[in-house]
Amino acid sequence: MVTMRDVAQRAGVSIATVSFVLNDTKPVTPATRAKIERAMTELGFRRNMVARALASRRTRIIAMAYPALDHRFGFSAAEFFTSAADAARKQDYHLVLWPVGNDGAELTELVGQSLVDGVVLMEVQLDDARVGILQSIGTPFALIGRTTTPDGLPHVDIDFETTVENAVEELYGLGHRQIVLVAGDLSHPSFRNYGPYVRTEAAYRRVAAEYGVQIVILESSDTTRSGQEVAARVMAEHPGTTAVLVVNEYAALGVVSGLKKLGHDVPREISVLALLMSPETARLADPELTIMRTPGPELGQLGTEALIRQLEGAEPLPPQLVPASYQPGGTTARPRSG
Amino acid sequence: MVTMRDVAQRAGVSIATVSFVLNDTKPVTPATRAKIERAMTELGFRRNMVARALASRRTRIIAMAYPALDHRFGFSAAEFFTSAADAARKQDYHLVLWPVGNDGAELTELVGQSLVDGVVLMEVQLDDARVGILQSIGTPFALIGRTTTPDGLPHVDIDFETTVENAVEELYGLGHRQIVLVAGDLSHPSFRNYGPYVRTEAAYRRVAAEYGVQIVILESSDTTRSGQEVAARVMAEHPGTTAVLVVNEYAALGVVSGLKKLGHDVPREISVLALLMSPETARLADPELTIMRTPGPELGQLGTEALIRQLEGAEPLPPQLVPASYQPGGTTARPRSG
DNA sequence: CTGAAAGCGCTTACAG
DNA sequence: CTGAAAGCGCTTACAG
Repeated sequence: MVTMRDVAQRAGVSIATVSFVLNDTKPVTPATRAKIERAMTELGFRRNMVARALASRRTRIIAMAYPALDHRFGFSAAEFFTSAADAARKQDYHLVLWPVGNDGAELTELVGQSLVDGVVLMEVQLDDARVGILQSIGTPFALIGRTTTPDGLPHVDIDFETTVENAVEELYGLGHRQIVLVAGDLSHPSFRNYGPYVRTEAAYRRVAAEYGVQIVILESSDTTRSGQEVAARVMAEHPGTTAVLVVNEYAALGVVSGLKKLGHDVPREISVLALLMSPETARLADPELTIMRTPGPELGQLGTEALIRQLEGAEPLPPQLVPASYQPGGTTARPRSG
Repeated sequence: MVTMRDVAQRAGVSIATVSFVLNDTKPVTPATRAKIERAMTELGFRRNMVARALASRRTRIIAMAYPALDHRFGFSAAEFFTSAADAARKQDYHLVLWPVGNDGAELTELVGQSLVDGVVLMEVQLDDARVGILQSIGTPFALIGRTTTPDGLPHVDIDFETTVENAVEELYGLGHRQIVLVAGDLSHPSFRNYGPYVRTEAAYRRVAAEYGVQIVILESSDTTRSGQEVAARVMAEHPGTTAVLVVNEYAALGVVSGLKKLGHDVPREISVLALLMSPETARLADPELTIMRTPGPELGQLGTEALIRQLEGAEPLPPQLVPASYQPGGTTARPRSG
């Protein structure tokens, strides 16, 4: 292994000076710099990250803590993760993925190893034990999602309010007046505190009232089967329905296939709009789903940047709420009698 | 931060002895051990992984290099990754994900940082530049997938031969005699060298010949749309077909929906069997797909273990080929005129 | 602008 | 079985 000592020797300088040009941390004469840079390329020097970490007390590694909920790690999680990894790489950081429990025990253990400079918390619960733990340990962190009272905590999240508003506006604009919400399964104990479910439902209630649309909410877990079942219930219990908003991705696929199976024409007879979905998933439906596209890439990047800014002592990024963006597909249209 | 020095002082021993009990690397009197352990818990000591890494020249971090192909990072990749992360954690290693290019340039750069002890290579191409690079650098690695001549390289992969054999046997046993293969898009430049596509096609040719089944191969890229299109072609060009084997996951979903759309009854009129699929994806089809389940979790684990064994200097794991396992669903049945 | 030296928190021969 | 000491490859005051 070629070390800084080798480089320094070859360039005829001290290792301190090598370090200065490497990190651009002190002014160095162009001539000296050139000598050192030549020595580095000639020797094929690559700086040892571990030694740097130990000396500087900064590993330049950050962790993304992903709770192993009942939730699958699918397209959406992958989007968050890969965009976060990219953002980290661009700033010369590494990202490690920590699939840890929600109670924070494993997280404490891992953070204690002093391996990472900070943590990006995914799937933050409204009341999340991990937040208090990181605060008490003093580990820098950023949230993707937010607790009930996120003020003062660096966080980014989906702007559920705006997303639902825009979704309802879109459907209302098409002429729909009976717009049902297929919400997440808030009655399931694991999800009682799940922000996206809680917030989309609340937003729907508010926006529906505002538009004078009757509030009809059915729950569905995030499976195609459950979506199919709820589709049947929608048509049986609320026959006047002309449009359905669906929170869960795979439930939305099921709602579409379920409606078709029952002989309903999507979108001519009934429109389906997915509230939080990735384009990849949208393409699995036939017709391709009209969606509010989950801003996974944006949030992964913003969350990572928020954390890195803290680590670098830069101006903190203000909390950001990013709405899902409307992406037209084939499952929405004017209602027949609109 | 509580260091080994603090522990040693409190226990009245040297830091060497603390290290010995911590790593269980030399015999220590029960009494001494007890003193040290008490001191550690009293002080809340956690060993600093970075210092350990520098001193021991082993970081206990391994990387999973995932090439950013045209491929998406979906369920399957997630399965590989999370099972690998779990396997690593169980052996007290960390796993980092490196989304790197296929040419090996970024990989070289990252490996040069001495951050990881070894690399698990995902999506290995039949002729993969990364393999030669890692060999020349001398970084330990394990392959998930394999090159054309993987002998001597530690690797694990899907047993495509057995998978296709079992799939054909299953269909043949049901009475099918006209079994079409919807292969991957080998004609696409990116995938000419893609092992799973090449190997499944070769295996189908061999097995079909063996069973006296006419060899019919159509290509499809891994999208639902492409699957739908190919379904139409199958029925138009090979009307006697009673069963379809599909290599690509999302193409398989498209084949099912495409057939239904054309008015064909799945499985009564035609059976569909997905050759490499995750159960999550299977559930998205209606009826749920009959699949050969991709052994993602097994391979992620085995690949990681193969690497860790090398790192620990243990008996190397022999290369392992794991077949996809048959998982019944609703898309296969006896042919009508069987 | 450059260098000598201490130190980051561990591991590991070596000696006893 | 235990300890004193060197060393892993860097960074960073401190001095000049």
